[in-house]
Amino acid sequence: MSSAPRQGLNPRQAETVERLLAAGDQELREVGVDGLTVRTVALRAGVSAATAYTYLSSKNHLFAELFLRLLTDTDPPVPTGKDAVERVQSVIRQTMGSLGSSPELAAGATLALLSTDPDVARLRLRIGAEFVERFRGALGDGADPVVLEALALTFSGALLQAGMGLMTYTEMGERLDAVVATILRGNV
Amino acid sequence: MSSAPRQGLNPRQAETVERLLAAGDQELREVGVDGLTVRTVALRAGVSAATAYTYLSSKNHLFAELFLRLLTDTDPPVPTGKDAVERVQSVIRQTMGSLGSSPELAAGATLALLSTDPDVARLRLRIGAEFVERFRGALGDGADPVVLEALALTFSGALLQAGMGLMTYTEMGERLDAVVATILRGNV
DNA sequence: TTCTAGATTGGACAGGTGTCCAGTCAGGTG
DNA sequence: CACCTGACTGGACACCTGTCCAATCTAGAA
Repeated sequence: MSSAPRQGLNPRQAETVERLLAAGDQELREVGVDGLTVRTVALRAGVSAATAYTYLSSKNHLFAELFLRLLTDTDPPVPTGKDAVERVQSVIRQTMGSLGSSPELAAGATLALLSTDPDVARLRLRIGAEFVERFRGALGDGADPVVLEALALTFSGALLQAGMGLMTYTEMGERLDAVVATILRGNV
Repeated sequence: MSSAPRQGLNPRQAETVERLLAAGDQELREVGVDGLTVRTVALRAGVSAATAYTYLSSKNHLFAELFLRLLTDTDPPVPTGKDAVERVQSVIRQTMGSLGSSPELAAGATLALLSTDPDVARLRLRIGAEFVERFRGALGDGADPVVLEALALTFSGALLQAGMGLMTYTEMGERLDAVVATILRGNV
């Protein structure tokens, strides 16, 4: 836990939020998505359940917040390779790789992000935008918006697939190599 | 409600399941995904909660079952158009169109299908296969498996997007026209 | 018609979610 | 140093999910 994207919190509140998020992260690794309850997270953070709910509107909100941090606390992926295809592939592999380092979180958050909770909806937009930016970074600024949309939809589908455990995030990243090559063929 | 894909049920049980599914469908339309509870569905079906849980392992299972029926009770889409692109586009628009006739169900089921419940996992595979078959029907039997995978991932991403209410299923269907054209370009 | 296997019931149970509120505590201000 | 505002607490609340089981129906076999 490091970056603190929360607005309008005084130092004491910020500290509480940090403790909650750190506890959530720990708890998630130890007991998994299903075993985690808001109250055990609060307990681990040394805070009452009521306090947890002042900062986290739901369990889904907790997951979404952790996921955003997982994405933004990691170094942003660097597109490498000689053409657009290789650059997009490298970005996707790097992104999948960092998600693969916290598979429980990634899987839990993927589901959580689908919640109708307004706090989650906000984060969902932020996260979606982050992915699109990564693809734009790989394709360059003149990127065809339709290509970006195709990549974004494909990627979200892939996230789900991986989240359901049929294959690891890393494996999915490799599998997407062929898919990306196909999508970009004729659209460089 | 009509088709009865359940195995090994005697007529009495089949009747009970039918009533439950019909009640679930109704309830979903009236109170929405969040308002629906297994017990109100059971009540509406004139059956006890215990009985409902005998046939439906969870609320997610109910949604998944209803979604499969929504897909398979409708006439299968007929690919029309002079080339592969148009044929795939037409299949997607028809599919999105029939989902659009029950948006609450489609949205609820899209989420439900992500559950780890084994009964849901079975239905998820069936449903995923159904979509792939539809694309294969549009592309012809020699279809490149990678293209099929790209379409499937994109389509599942699109279902989620539509399920989250940013646009209707019909609008998403139209929007996918451009995406499909882009994906297939160079891959006819 | 009587029997009986199997479907159904009601109601309790353990556990989770998210909400609420009166009361307590702590740190910066005057 | 006493004060007061805002963060935090604890515990109750309503409601949901899924599970369980002894008791009760019910339709077809004998």
